[in-house]
Amino acid sequence: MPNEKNDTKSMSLVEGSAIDDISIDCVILGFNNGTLEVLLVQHGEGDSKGEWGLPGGWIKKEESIDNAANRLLEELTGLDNVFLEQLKVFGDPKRVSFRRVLTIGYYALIKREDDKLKASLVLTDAKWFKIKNIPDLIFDHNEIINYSLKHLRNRVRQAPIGFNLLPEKFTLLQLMKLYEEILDIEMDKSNFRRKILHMKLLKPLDEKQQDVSHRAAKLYQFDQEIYDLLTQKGFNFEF
Amino acid sequence: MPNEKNDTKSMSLVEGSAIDDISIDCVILGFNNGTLEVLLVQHGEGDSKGEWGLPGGWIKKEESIDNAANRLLEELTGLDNVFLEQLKVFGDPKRVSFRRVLTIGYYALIKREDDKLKASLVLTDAKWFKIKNIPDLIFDHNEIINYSLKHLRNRVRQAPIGFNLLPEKFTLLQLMKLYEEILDIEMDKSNFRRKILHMKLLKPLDEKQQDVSHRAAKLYQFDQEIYDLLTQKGFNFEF
DNA sequence: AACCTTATGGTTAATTTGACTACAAGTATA
DNA sequence: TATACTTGTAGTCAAATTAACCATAAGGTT
Repeated sequence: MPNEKNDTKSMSLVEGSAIDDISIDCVILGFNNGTLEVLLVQHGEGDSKGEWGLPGGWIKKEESIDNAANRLLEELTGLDNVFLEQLKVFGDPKRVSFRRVLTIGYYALIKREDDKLKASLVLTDAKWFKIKNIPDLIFDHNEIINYSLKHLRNRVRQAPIGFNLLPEKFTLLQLMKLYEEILDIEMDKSNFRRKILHMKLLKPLDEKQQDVSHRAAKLYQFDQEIYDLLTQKGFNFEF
Repeated sequence: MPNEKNDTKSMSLVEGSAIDDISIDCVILGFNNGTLEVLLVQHGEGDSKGEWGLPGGWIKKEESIDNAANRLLEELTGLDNVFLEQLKVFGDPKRVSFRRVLTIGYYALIKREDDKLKASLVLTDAKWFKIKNIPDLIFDHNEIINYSLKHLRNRVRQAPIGFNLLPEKFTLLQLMKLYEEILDIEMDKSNFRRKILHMKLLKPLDEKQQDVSHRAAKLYQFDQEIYDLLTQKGFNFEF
């Protein structure tokens, strides 16, 4: 809140911030078949009818913006308890024509194989697009996606959030492939394995992969409790 | 921008996002005498008159939010071309009473010894507060400051932005003390020196400290051009 | 001259990294 | 059944990096 000393006392919307409206847009990311994908929806009204864009919506009177983002995400995907973080506000005056609309960007990391998700998506016209093959979107939505990817690449090195894109139980190679895809680099199987196991962050399970046409790999699980314990002791996730 | 298919067609402010107003608040950080400080101002009107808070203001119709933040910063400090980045939006419904006001948080890193700054500040009632000694502020401004510090601690490890808090010419020990203060850790002089010099990021000058009561240290300068060249070649700043 | 304080340059062992090699455990195919 | 093929898992080794030191230099102060 500004120091109003030098300003008009109690500002109405029009005189004050000169913003017509503020929305929320969410970059929903999933990992499928070794590629990162984003969930887009078709715009329903106005000039841009039929064009693709990020799913989004409006903030209600009594809810926090984080709650609003969570609600919108659940309305579309049927999922709750999802990894969801705010990116920032996008506020170019020309991002929407005729009106001054800001949007708060969020990004979510979700598990593609969730049944609730699948059930929810058949009801809508939402569609997954490969990250490397995204069409021209409405407004500044391409910019928002690009920003979210840049942000993700930083974040994934500093905090164990990649797991949110994988099934509950995963192999080390799946995890590595995820990192390779997000960071757009190649890694060494053996060295990756050594590094991640050395962190003692993953819970090894007594299970193996099923139905693969080669030697089945051991399954691991990310355990938030283990992570919290480690960080309390001063452990710092870094990749 | 939301997909409006399931929503009211053209939303007015009240029916749409239900947000009364949106402001900008800026965490201005400086480094003085080995301690990190933040610049606060006294609130002028209303219930919270006399209480301290972050400097802030409103966005104008035709300017981008980054421009708005820069303008507000210059109005207060007289400085332009300052390191200034958006943090995120703070949007708790109860952060301001009676009205629903969001605020976009920014943080700036500035050089305390700048003459323009000094001249500007004598005209206002702004005051520097040590980071470890900040009073209760209006609204959620303590939260915004805490967030900015957490953010800074991450950012300063990944990008060479610390220099923005130091004079143009500085010694390696000054730089180390800055890192120690920001990250709240102790470092080894010798190892720090080796690491930072090894990056070949700093331009060694033919000058030394003046007026110190001990052996004068060599002065260095951060050179954006060198940095850009290095990053082009794939160099990645990490601390 | 003796004594501070900080600057600067090294040493060394421990740890981490990157590039590889080798072999194990399965499936698929001949 | 034998062989090839694919992926999993373990280990080696040299190079690079880090952490913890030590030593000396270069000024000022007493």
